[in-house]
Amino acid sequence: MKKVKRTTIYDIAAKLGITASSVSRALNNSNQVNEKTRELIMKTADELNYKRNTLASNLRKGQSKTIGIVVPRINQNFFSNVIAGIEEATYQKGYNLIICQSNELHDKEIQCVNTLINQHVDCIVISVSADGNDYQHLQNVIDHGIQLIQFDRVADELETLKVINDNEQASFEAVSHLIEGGYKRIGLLEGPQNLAIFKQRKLGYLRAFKAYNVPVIDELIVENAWTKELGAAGTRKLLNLPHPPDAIFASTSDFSALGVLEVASAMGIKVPAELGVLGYANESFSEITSPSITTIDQFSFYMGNTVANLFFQELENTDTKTKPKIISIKPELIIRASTSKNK
Amino acid sequence: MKKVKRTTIYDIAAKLGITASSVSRALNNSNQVNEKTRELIMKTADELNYKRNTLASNLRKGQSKTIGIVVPRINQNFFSNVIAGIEEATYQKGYNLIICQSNELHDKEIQCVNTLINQHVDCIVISVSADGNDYQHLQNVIDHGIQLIQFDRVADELETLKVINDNEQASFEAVSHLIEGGYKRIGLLEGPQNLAIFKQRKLGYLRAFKAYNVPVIDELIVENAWTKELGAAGTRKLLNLPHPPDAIFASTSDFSALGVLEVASAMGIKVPAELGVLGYANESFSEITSPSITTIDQFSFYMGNTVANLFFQELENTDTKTKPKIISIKPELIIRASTSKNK
DNA sequence: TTTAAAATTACAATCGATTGCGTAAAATAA
DNA sequence: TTATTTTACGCAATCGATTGTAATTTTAAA
Repeated sequence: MKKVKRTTIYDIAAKLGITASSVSRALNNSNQVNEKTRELIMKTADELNYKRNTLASNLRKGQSKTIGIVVPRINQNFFSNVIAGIEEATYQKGYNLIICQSNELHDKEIQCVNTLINQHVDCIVISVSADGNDYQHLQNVIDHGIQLIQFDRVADELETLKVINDNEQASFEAVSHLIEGGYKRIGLLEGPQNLAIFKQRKLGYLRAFKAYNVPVIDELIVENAWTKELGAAGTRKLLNLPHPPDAIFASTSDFSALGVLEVASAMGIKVPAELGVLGYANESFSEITSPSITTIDQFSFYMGNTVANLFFQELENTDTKTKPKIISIKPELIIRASTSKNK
Repeated sequence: MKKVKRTTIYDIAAKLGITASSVSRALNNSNQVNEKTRELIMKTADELNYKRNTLASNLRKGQSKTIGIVVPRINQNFFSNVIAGIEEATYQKGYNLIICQSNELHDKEIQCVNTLINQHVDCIVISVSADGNDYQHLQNVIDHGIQLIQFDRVADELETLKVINDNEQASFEAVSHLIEGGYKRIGLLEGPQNLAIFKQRKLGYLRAFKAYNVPVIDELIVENAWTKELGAAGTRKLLNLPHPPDAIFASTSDFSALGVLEVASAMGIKVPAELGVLGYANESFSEITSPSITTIDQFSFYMGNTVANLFFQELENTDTKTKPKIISIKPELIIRASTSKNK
């Protein structure tokens, strides 16, 4: 690739016999420059195919108009939707997105965050990885005066802006739906309890039992079943119990619920008649499985939007000290075939 | 958010009573600095929580170690996988990704590209939007000395690096599979023909007919059926013909194929016995529909990897003029239940 | 011990855009 | 016409890191 000399404001200035400051002012719509000169500058800039060097501009201005995003996986439906939501809201305000993925690895997450600090981003939006529970790198973000917004998977102990789902309530409603539907022995496939979201979902599950005065059966709770394979394994274990469950809440994801369906099908157990199945996240496939899976929609795109708006809101907020704001989005139970016992 | 003064190399230099140049060199592992001073500098940098200002560094060096990506939609499986593939390969070399989405709109695509040029990215990776066929903005990228790599949906007329799928061959093999499976009247749901990928898929379809000496029946070809809804509509039209097809190749996507399945189911037509169905892209849901959908895998993650490697390869290539290189990835036919007529 | 060579470090310019301050020129008021 | 206010533009410093060149110190050779 050959090196190309790009036109700068000096080139424009030289061509017109004026100073770069005037060019800069014209380009920034300052009213300190004569209308005629401005037009001339604009025309010349266009002729010379001038493009502002954002690096230089940002360096001088001490801001980058860039938002950094760190997610466990870019190519996971939930996250890519959140990103799309952020993108929609920030693009029109002239912000750029730098996206990193942590691959669920704590070390890579730290690396990502550091890179973003180096880049002088104006804000870092993060959903922490499952691995690790040391948050020094996030504290560091704050110390560098960079706005930090956590979403979905958040480190509770850090006082930052947060956008979360009300997992507890969603889980409560989901399990209530199962109980009201006539299911008696409801199993739970739970996720890593070091992540608050999974802890909350379990709490919702427990609260539903209490609300309906149904005793909790500990042997129906399976730890760490957050992939399709682990979900399937957990299901096999549950269904082979002397007293197997008549419903399973795959609280980790629809993928896990898919594992439940497959095992049930392999064992000749009918869903939803003999076994109710409930997932989480409303993945696109959940409505086309047979039977379709009752699940919980997290409004991921809207969540991204909310994150972006929160950032802009705080930007205008000139208070010396911003108090940590937490926005909770209420997920929605999507009732489908997999939990319709009585049909 | 309070303004924070970040430590610079000058702060480190001042504290140690040396010059910023030495600090810079130490930080960049230059061998022009004494081992003891280096250690001292490193220690102090750490103590002061120093983070390099990438903006300043890049401005000075005239490169940004950043790659810009423009895709129609971030939250589409294929694209987010390609991005993940690019990310994997570039991250370890210290590159950052700036991601934009064009939303399939030509104007927004132009805006995105211009933003990336402003950002002085080292490379722009793009899959063009369906809308529009003017590529001045891409020519502009080249004129600015920025490496341009097109993937999947490419503007043929522009001589750039390209990473594409061999759509024609994949399509040929897919249709051959149908013919060999005993299907006689194979319908085609085609995409917008201004995109080369869809044109190629149609060519593959036609070539298969020629290869097996089967006459092409024009009325079985439906234009512009590239969403689930349009696919369903096209299917309805096809199945209501006096002589309906006994197989449908949804060449645009699995979503379209899903539309086919639904219409067939609604009309009581059995898949695959009475109607073979073939999709494209190997979306995650395609293996869990009933019946599961025979489709074509595009190796999207690998494609992203390839794009990244191509970039690095060209980076080392010091030839004055790089010739346009085209890498074609051979997609793979994934045979599933929806095309097994004889079972 | 002297001198040449090598290793360190300092100095200063540079990347491109922005902006406070000062001044010349133009517009307005007296 | 002169005084005063606006308006428009120039000058020069600045953002933080990098790097060619010069100066200094250290090391090695004579």
